[in-house]
Amino acid sequence: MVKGKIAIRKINCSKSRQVTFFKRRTGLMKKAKELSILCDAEIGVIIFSCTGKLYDYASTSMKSVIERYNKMKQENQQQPLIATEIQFLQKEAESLKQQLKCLQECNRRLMGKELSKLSLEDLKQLENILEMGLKNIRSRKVDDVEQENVELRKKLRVKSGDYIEFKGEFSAETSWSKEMSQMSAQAIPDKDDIPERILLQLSLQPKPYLLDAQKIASG
Amino acid sequence: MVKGKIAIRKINCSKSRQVTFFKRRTGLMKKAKELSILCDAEIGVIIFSCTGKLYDYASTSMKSVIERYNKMKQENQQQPLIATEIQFLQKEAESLKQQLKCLQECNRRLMGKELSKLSLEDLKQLENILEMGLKNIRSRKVDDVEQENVELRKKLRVKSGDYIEFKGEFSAETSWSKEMSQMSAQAIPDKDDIPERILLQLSLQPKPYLLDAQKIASG
DNA sequence: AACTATTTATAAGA
DNA sequence: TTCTTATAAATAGTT
Repeated sequence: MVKGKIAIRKINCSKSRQVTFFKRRTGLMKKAKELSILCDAEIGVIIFSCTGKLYDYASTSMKSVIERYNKMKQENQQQPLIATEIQFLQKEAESLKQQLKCLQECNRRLMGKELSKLSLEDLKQLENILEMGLKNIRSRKVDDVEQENVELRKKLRVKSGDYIEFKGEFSAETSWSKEMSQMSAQAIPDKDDIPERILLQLSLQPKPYLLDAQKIASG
Repeated sequence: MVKGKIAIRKINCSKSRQVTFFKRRTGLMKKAKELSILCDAEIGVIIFSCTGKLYDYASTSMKSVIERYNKMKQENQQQPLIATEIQFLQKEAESLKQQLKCLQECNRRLMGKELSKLSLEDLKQLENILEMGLKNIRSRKVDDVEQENVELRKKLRVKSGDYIEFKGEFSAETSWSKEMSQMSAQAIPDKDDIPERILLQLSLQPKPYLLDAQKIASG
């Protein structure tokens, strides 16, 4: 064979394979770079030598190139997609954020805010929902008070038919209602530095309420 | 400049950029293939043209190349606890799900459901919130009706002082309130086949309401 | 898409 | 790896 030309097949001599690898790898990277500049293309080149060493070039960043590649491949496959774990999770997060946004909107409307886009019919529906809800809540409140009365009567050893009147004021401060408003108003966060605290406060420890039953019982 | 030599900078002429892109892309792919064969290397090349079209070559498969690349990059980062993209996204999704759960809980409570964990004080707060909300909604309803009256008076060429009485029933069917209930009740989904539809219906096109103003005007 | 004058890449040797 | 040199290969500008 004439000097300067070789057949394209694996070079057996390890030494010259190594030399050729260096020369051609360098050349390939150079060509890639030139092409990206000349033609304004986004290019990524990944090379693993036969010994496993990694060499790479990316005109932008490899992350960007690979993400763009995966995205495009996904689009071309109209099918259910061989989504990578990352793509799947990204879509999931996107979806969850949208759902959050919806729920926040619902929530604000349930609290009588952000009504401007609602038609009169919608307002009427909303009013009905709230009225029904209020009914439930009031009924629960009455149940609670009655149950409390039962407990108190027990403590006071009062016969069950007797009537006791309440005059106390309930404490107006609950962290729950405040948090709820914030929850509905806040922007959907990109980072995950929020929820546990709020979840805790929303999940509501049972608090002592009304009067202190012990005190009543003891005096 | 002598024929055959160009400066490595973006080719302005779109036509020659396109031609050069074709030639050099072909050349680059050929070089990549030759290198992989000669030196037994695993190679992947990804090229996006400036028009966004994808061209790629992989000596094995792009999936294999990218996976090997990611694996190696991960190993090289000695910091084992720097969250990978996947871990980050998993945490994000987890967080968003928790937030969704919270909001759903809020939502159900605002609709007078799932009250069992609430104390009497909480119930009172909730009642206040709903009453305030109802006030807003009713006030908006009145505004809407008054605005409608103004519009209708214009159509009828009635003097602005005159009074017109409404007797029509509003349609009781709105998809919005139904969807809202479903939204709050449904389990948090793992897949992403839900939100766009619901978002759309929650985002509410303004609907014609009350009576048809045209009809009134024309007869 | 094909041609051709040149530049560029690179195989072999050092 | 790096340099040198002969040669092959790539390609810019043109047809």
